[in-house]
Amino acid sequence: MGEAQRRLLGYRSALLEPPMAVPSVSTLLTARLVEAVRVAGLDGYDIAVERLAPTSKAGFGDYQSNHAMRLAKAVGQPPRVVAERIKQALEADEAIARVEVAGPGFLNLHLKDEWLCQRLALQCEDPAGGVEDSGQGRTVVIDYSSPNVAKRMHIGHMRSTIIGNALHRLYQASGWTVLADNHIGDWGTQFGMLIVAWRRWLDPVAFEADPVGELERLYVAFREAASGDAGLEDLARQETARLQAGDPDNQTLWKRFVAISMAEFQGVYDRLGVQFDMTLGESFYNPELPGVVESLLGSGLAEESEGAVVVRFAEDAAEKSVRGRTLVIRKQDGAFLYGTTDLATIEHRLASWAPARAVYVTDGRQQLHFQQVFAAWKAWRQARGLDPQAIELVHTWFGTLKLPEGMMSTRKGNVIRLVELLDEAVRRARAVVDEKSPSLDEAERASIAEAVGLAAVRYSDLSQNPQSDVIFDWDRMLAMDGNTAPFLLYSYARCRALQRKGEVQQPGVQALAVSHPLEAALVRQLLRLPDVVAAATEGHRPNLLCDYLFDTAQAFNRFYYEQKVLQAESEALRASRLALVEASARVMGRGMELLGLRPLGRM
RNA sequence: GCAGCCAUAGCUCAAUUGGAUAGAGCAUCGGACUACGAAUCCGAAGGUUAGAGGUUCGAUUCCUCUUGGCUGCGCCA
Repeated sequence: MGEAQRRLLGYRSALLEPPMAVPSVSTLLTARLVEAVRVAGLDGYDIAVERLAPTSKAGFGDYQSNHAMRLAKAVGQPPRVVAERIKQALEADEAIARVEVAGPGFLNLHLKDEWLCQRLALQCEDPAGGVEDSGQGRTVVIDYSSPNVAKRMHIGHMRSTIIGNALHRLYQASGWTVLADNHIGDWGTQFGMLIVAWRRWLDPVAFEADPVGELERLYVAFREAASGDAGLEDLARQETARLQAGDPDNQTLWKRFVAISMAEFQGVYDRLGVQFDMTLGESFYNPELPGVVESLLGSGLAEESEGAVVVRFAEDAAEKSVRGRTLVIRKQDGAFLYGTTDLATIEHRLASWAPARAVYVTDGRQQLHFQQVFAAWKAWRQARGLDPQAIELVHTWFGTLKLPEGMMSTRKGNVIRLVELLDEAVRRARAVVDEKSPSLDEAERASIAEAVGLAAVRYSDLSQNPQSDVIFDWDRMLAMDGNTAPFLLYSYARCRALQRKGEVQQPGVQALAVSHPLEAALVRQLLRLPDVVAAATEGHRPNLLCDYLFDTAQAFNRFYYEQKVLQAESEALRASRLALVEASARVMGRGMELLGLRPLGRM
């Protein structure tokens, strides 16, 4: 079966099966294109039917197809002739006002306003907001945030937390069963150091005031002391070994460190609206690690080398970046590494939940590591006679966040704490709220500032391509003008303000109609939400949704500026424009929620 | 040395993954409020998409090379 037919069947079944209550405009039009190609007698060629997309320019109609140009060579006819044949078969459609063949063979579809308004009403009344549930029946594990115990979260943890959480929300919206796992760093040699430092240098008063801050200070103090005293390192190793052997005193201390740290993390998560389904840190997998190494040794994939156990990748390995490299899974001293843990983690996830996919949201510097782990795991599965494709492993990495002076380092102490960043954001938002909305009472202004400030931080991170590096800059991170979260929030609040002022009891979208080009543009823009969410989810790119929401807010503001809503020229116009306001609010509100921004009725 | 990522307006970034005349924000300049919220809107100016080849109807996007930058590469995570 060719790709075209596969896709064709996919679209057809998608239209017939009940779970997808409201197909998007592009889904409907693509299905109609497939049908038109068939009617025109042009099917049967093994050419993928590309999804119809909005045109790049308003003058080219509403949606365009480039299919004729792809088909031309296979058919052996000029693209414009092919386009004409498809056009004939397409024009009878109830949704389509007219079709134009343009340029080398573009099919430009002009759609009927009435039909689009009907689609928008259906989209808005759909509980899912018209977002197609393409993940229905599938489970995805999303591994994100993953801070280290005994350290306060700094801005280096921000991207994984914010991007990971946006992906979490996007996957849920697309119908996936999502299991969010916070794979915290709660195990390893640093605990021996901390235990030594705790017993020697703990400042109980400082600990009382800021527990995790004191743990951090102890860690730094240890590093400093150890640089002039090799004996300390040995001591730390002994304590780590004791901890791992189950020594009760060390276990108690370790558990305390973990609990204290989790409480601190939770404060940040609560503010950011981040929730995990589970927090299975490195320590959780500890009992499995000897078995992992034994199994890899037994299957011949791992070997001993210089006292350690390593997996070597062949020079002709399928994954180019892994060729000739080695992954150490047990150190000379018998300790395991995080690669070992990652292998055990995949096994555990597969055995427990059988997810179709696992997504790791980390810094791009870990690319090689994950490629090695994934390759090793697949080889290991194969060696055991198991399906190496049982789970789709995806490392969705993001660019490094750097300070202008260079890399951040806990050891050097040049970190900006996440809490500081959030507080500063709220402070700056508060100044703007006080200036713009002095009439609101103190409590409401505080609440608005919290939402606006946090939204600004979040949006500044989400609104660019995740994979580009970021140089940290206060003013940029906390900007409140232009393409920022406050602009989106403001646009949404305007909708709600109109409804308050108009005393609209139950805002609805049934009266939707178009009476002006700006309204036509807004309706079309609002209808794109489902496709954008799908693209942002599959591409792991929340910035696509940010771009879309910014465009949507601009389209709304243009409409708002130009058209009277409450004082419309007639009752019918007032009703249709109020419906358009409600539709805008629903689309913008839903989009913001998918990014983790809390829409405000007033600001 | 090997591998990965990147180079687009003065600055920060987009470009529906190969589509039509490369778009936004900020900054600059010029306009629009006795107000359905100006945290807004309209306009101007700003480009050889690092460079050179190639693939094809069509390239910012794919391939090769060059230049320049970031990152990673056996016992940290």
